Amino acid sequence: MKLSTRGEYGLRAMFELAQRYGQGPVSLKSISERQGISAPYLEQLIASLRKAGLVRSVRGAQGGYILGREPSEIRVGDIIRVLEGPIAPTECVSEKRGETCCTRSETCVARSVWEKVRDSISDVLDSITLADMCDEAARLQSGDAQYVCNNI
Amino acid sequence: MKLSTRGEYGLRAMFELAQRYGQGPVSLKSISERQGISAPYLEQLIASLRKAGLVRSVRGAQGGYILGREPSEIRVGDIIRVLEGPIAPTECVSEKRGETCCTRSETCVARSVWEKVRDSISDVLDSITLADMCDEAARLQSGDAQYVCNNI
DNA sequence: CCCAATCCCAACCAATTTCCTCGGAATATA
DNA sequence: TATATTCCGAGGAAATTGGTTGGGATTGGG
Repeated sequence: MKLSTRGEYGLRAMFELAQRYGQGPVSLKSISERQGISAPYLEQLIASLRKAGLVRSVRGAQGGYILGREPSEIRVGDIIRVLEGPIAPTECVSEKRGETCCTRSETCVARSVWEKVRDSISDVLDSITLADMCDEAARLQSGDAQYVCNNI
Repeated sequence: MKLSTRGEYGLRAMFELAQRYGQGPVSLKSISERQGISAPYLEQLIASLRKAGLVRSVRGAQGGYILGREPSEIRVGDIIRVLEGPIAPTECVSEKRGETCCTRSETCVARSVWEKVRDSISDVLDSITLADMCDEAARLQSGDAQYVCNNI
């Protein structure tokens, strides 16, 4: 029931880009240093995100990466789906599928459990954008610890 | 973001035991045949469930397995935690921990995302018992397809 | 009382996935 | 041109997954 480091690192990297959005390209090196992630490994993750359009790249000296669209238009779920594949606790309820994988399919009660789990995960991930995360970070940094986040 | 087959098979096996609850011990062989799961592999899973008290065993001929308590007293979350470990999308928000794993800990915004995911998964899994699953199976088998489950 | 059915246990193993590393080519800036 | 950077593909060690194998312990039935 765990994410791999792909999703974990990927979200942190995207959050980093969101926080510096509008300040020009951010180099891989600076992301990897600030987030403590191996640069060559992170490079692979960002390559996936770039192919999916969530990130744009600027090559050459002073180059780097920029979010593909506004932080408010990038949901955590978008990032996770790119890096971890379709959200699904089991194969038989994968978000992406045409094949009904298991023969029990329609009458399988376990399956309906996994559907509920899948939907609850999707709901959470799709309700949070990078902009939301930046807002929360700003609040935390301003020392406003009592503030309870209720925008979700 | 996937469960291993341990959780998947384990829930199906426990559901099988729930459906035959009160009819004496159910042999490993019959569970594995009805659910299409390798018997020796399933044996390992049931061993874990037995050590956790979710299942009782009866040795010898005509022996088998019986639920450790009433189906209504066994939540899906109980089963998944035994077979898959504590529910957590990432290590840093594991249900079981005293060690704060990552140094960013308190101010990490990504972490609060994972906490929300963890809680939503737990809520779903802990709101469904084996008895609920049996009820739903009964409805499905009675052909009452229009019925919409709203007990969760 | 023996035998077959059944659970119990520990070790082993192949395939896959994870989490990287390495080396170099392409591209842009100063 | 020298340097900073992204882009790309290959390789690889370690862990995990999803089992298998073989044998021992326990019990009901003939």
